[in-house]
Amino acid sequence: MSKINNNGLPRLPQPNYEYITRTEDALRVIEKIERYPIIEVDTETTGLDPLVDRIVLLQLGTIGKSFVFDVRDGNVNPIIFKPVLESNKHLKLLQYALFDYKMLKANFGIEMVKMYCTMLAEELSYLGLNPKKGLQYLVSKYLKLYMSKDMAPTFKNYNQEFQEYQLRYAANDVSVLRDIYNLQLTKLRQEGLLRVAKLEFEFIKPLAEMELNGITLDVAKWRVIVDEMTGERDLLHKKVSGILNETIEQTTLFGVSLLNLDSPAQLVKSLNSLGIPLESTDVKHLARYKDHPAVAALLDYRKYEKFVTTYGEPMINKIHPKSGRLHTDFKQMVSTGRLSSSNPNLQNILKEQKYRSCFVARPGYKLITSDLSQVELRILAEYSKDPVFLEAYATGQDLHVRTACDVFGVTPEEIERDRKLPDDDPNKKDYRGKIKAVNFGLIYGLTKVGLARRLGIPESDAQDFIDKYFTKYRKVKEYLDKSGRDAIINRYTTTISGRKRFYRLPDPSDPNFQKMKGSVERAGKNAVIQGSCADAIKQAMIYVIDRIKNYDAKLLLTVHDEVIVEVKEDQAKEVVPIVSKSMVDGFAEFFHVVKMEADALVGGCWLKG
DNA sequence: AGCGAGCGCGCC
DNA sequence: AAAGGGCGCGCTCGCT
Repeated sequence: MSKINNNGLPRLPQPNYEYITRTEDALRVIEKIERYPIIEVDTETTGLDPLVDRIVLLQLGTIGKSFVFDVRDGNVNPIIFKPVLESNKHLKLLQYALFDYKMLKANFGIEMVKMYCTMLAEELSYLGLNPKKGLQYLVSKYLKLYMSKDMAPTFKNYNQEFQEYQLRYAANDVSVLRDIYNLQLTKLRQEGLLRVAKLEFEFIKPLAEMELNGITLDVAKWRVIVDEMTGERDLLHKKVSGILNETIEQTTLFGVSLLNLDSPAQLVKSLNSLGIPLESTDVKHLARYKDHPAVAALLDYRKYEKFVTTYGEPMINKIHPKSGRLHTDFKQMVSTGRLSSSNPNLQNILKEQKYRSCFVARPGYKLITSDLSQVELRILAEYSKDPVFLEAYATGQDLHVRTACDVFGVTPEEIERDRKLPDDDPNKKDYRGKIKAVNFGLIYGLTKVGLARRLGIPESDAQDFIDKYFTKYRKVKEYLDKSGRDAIINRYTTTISGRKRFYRLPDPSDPNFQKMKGSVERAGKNAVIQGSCADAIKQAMIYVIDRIKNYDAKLLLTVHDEVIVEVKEDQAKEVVPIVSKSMVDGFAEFFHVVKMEADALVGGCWLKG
């Protein structure tokens, strides 16, 4: 009898499975499984932390049957799965392969290869649209079956005797993967996503390595900064509240401030009554009144407060008790294809050397920091084929200097002379700053408003500047215009690897249509460049992992155009060129005209490029 | 008490 | 008239 649930879908049928607890039985099963080119894989664990939690069940599936192996101590010896899982002969299907990869690596030292992840495939097929990607959803979508989560069993207790409902649940997790795979594959092929899918599946390993490896925070050093900043923060808090409370009696009660400096709403009120006509308290607005002592102190306070609350102690609290290191969680792809990092976010660490110096190599090791040089502008050069851009990179010129010379009609020497003038010098033209704002803005979908705001000039001047720029670099303009147009026409953009990002746009009759259209055009221009950069660095990291495997070296971290590798001190010299070469090769895998350059710095800590 | 939108801000 | 791309996190504040 097939029960019907609320979704109107029949329940998943009972799985055909076998429960195996002895190594010799498992060996016989593996012999059979090995003949299949495609194997479904899953694990059940006591928790989600690969450094702490343990695998209790390993499930392998073939067509029509699931095998549930009890891999706890005293049952099946997990090492017997190493040859199959590390073999290139079989494709392994998994849902959220990253998790199982990390568990298998941390628990048993198994490094799975040739994986297909149903979750990543689903994300790739609908990138930008925030698709649902849980197994329950995929089963309902592709198998038209309802996978109940009501009775989701727990495997938290390592020493329990497993009940049938637990084993069935475990068996189901692999039994559904084949049909999902087949249907997803059709979609991936239709959308031209096979190449980027291969890239992402190969990238699972580097990503897992980074999350498992973690990075050392020099706590003593960090804490000195935190304490210093906290003290400073408190002083500034007093100072600001002092000024603001003096003028606003109502906010003071028995000398205790009732004004919350962290509340933008309260701040606006308070500052307004001081005669400062602000509607917003962000830095941009506040900066206009920085001559006022309260505003100056408030801006100062914000800096310290940001550090203390966002970085400070929270960073120390996230050090893993077992490894003593910080292990970030990466999302493998967000809308453009970039990674994101959380818990802690290690991709927004303050870039000043003082802070980065607290991220250190373990004793006896060094950190190699390598980044792709001006990767986004190089990508723009190759896509647009603008002769000046191409020539600048072919001959090793600084593109900022070259474009500044063209647009302002001055010599490189003049630009350099101007750059050295102090900011408040009335003769300073700030050629380099201005041109950088434009070059940088190109990547984000430059507008006159954005440029005017950034440079603090009237919008008409900004427009003139942009016009002048695009007269010089017609091909850049043509490329960017087309890129934006394509986003609107197709409702998607495509990166160099074939990665698509999809966009929703309302009906043209929608009152917000024009606004949304502009936003999609800008996002589209950026997504091709940003996403292609992600493609290149992911390929680079795949090379890094592969090429350093015979060294005492580990990939630790990436920040969009930068990678960090930890290497045994006496091997650093050898590994440095391997890392920078991998960066260059990752880019060259996709871009065949413009050359990449990658520097690599070595030190006891994270060095800024 | 907990959730989540909005603000503000760190990074590339 | 309004308008730069992509993230995550800590805070407030209103809602439930």
